[in-house]
Amino acid sequence: MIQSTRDNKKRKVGGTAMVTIKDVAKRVNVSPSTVSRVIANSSRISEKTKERVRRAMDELGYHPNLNARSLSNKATQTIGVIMPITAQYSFQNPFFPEVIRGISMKAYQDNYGLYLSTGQKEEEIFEEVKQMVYGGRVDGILLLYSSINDKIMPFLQEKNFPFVLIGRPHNIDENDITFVNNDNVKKTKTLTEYLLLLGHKKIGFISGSLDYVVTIDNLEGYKTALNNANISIREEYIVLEENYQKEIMETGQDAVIELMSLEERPTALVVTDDIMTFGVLSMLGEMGIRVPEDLSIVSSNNVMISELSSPPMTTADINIYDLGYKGVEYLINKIKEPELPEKKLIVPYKLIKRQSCKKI
Amino acid sequence: MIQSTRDNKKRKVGGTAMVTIKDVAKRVNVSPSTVSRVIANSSRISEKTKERVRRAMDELGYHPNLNARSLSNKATQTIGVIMPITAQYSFQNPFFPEVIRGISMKAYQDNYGLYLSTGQKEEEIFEEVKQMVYGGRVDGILLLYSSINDKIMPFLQEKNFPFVLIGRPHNIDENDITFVNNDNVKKTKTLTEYLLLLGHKKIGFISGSLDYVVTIDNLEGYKTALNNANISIREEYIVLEENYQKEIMETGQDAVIELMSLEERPTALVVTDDIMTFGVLSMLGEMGIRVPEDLSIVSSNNVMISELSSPPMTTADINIYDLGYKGVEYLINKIKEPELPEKKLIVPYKLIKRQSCKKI
DNA sequence: TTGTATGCGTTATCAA
DNA sequence: TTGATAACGCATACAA
Repeated sequence: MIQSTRDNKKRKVGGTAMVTIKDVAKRVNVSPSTVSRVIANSSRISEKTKERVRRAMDELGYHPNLNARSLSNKATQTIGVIMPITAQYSFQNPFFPEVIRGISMKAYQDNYGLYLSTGQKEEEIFEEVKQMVYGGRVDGILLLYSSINDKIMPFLQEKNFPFVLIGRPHNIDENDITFVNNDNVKKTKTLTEYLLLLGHKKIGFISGSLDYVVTIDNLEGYKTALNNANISIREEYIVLEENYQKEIMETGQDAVIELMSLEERPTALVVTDDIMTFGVLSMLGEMGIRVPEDLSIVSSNNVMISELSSPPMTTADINIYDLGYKGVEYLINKIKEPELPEKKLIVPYKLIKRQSCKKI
Repeated sequence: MIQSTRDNKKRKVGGTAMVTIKDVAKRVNVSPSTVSRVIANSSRISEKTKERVRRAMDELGYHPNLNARSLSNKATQTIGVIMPITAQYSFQNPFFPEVIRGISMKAYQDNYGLYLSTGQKEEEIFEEVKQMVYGGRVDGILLLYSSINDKIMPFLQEKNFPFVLIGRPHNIDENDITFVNNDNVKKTKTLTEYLLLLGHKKIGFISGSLDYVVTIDNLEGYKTALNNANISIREEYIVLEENYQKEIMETGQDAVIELMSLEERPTALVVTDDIMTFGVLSMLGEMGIRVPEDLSIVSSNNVMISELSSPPMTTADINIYDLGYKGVEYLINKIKEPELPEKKLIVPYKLIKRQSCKKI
């Protein structure tokens, strides 16, 4: 009885008690602190004892308890990754797997673990962030999206907790936060200008919700290009999806219906996401509208399967992987040197010309 | 000097010291243990003091330190999610985002966090698993893949550490582990039989590496269907991609070249992954081979964009989301009741007929 | 170069 | 119903 009670004190895996720093210490007849120093590879421990301790650790199968270490260190060596509110849907967008690929890579290289947000609503996610911060679960936070009225960034800022945004801040001075982003304004401007150059004047714009900063930027790029070309902007040519529930490709499909019902149909489309473009293409196919013969399309992101659309789509490669990789690089820097000034990085994009556009 | 030293003892966020259980205790003039009991909502604390303590927690802004709790509890309320070796590539496959969607959902509902593996090689991932287990980082592990010669499962089994496999075990008695899977043999058998029914006799098979159990099962289903139909199996009709480095759609493309170079071309193809099928379709398009007129194709997974291929592909919906959701459900059960017998769940699939097949 | 003592923030045991 | 105390496993300031 007493026995089993005492047993519960010790952490076990598979019935055998975990070996701690003390066990190792006893075995070599040194103090626990010495063992601790050996683990930290302190320069103030003789090579000889280091050797002895290390052998004992091997023999006993010692592995550090990370919770204990975190408690003492006030550091966890893990990064919190915050997915968008619409993760349930947008996770289907290859954008996120791809950022996470970049994130994983850099995190692994620098020996950081990844802790993922799981909430589905804005409020839920905010609670998770608070838990990560107050609970000491992570050393820093990587935000994978930037939306209007976001409460997370102000919170993190006020708490002075290390974080990096993938995207552009909104309602916050750019100099006050570290972020990694594309120049989406310029990107979409270029894309639109490309269409203009091909002789198109009636150009539609299909995108997601204006709650996302990226949408705001894309729209601005589109408008700027038209303005510069002295083409007046027609509100009916701009279709923005507000419904979070809708799958992203559905958005594309519905937008096409809207645009193609117009009396004066556009001859070209700027679509801000490749998956949306897949939806656009499929709907267009159903309607018997040929791309690029009847309608030209430029897209964005250059997700892996983008080249496989029919016709293969012209799109902007935004280097999603780099966004993630650099995001954690900057975050780790911030974690290690909290006092360093905020930095920003604009990751370049590249126009990938394929076969969804035609001269008019 | 001494001051700043002392300062470092206390965990801080944003310059202000974290409030601990002790601070709350002092404020209400109770002992820390009482506060702890209030947090656990122990029935042996009077409602009155509970109320007082709770108010103090609110006023002071108390949040539990999760590392301390984990240390004391020997539990972390987090699940380790192990991605495949080929994560860098396969992460691009919408399969993984979709399982993770299911995983996130259930984890959130049951208040578990997610800790992601980041390693890129078999050995790296194995090390991560050991760290998660020995380091006490997670309470259980969810394996997202099942491969031949895998060392992780035997390890977890030996350590008697809670884990659930999404997929089917190999070299391990099915009764000895808990897993969630599709009946891939039957699935591919059905798919092949569908082709057979349409009159096809020359049926090719395109898939990934036989290192993965899922490939083994798919291949068996294919062979069984042919055998039952008394059609002899031609080795040259079976194209398996062994190269991990290759993108999955590229695999599809290359396989097409191989198959279409054959003197006697197949009239139908069984492809085991929708993204691969995208590759197949694109290459076929380049070659001027029409689907389904010249060649019929069945696929598998029914990933979100599958309906957007041209032609829309006939595929098997394997309920990826459920795989993830049920996976963590079973895992949490195992964590909570380690002594319960192992369970297995076969998630149903469903044939989604679209337009990539034709009677011959 | 090493040991002692203490603290990190909780939970749990035992006593009151 | 509550409090004192020890313990979880590790790291570090200070002493030796």
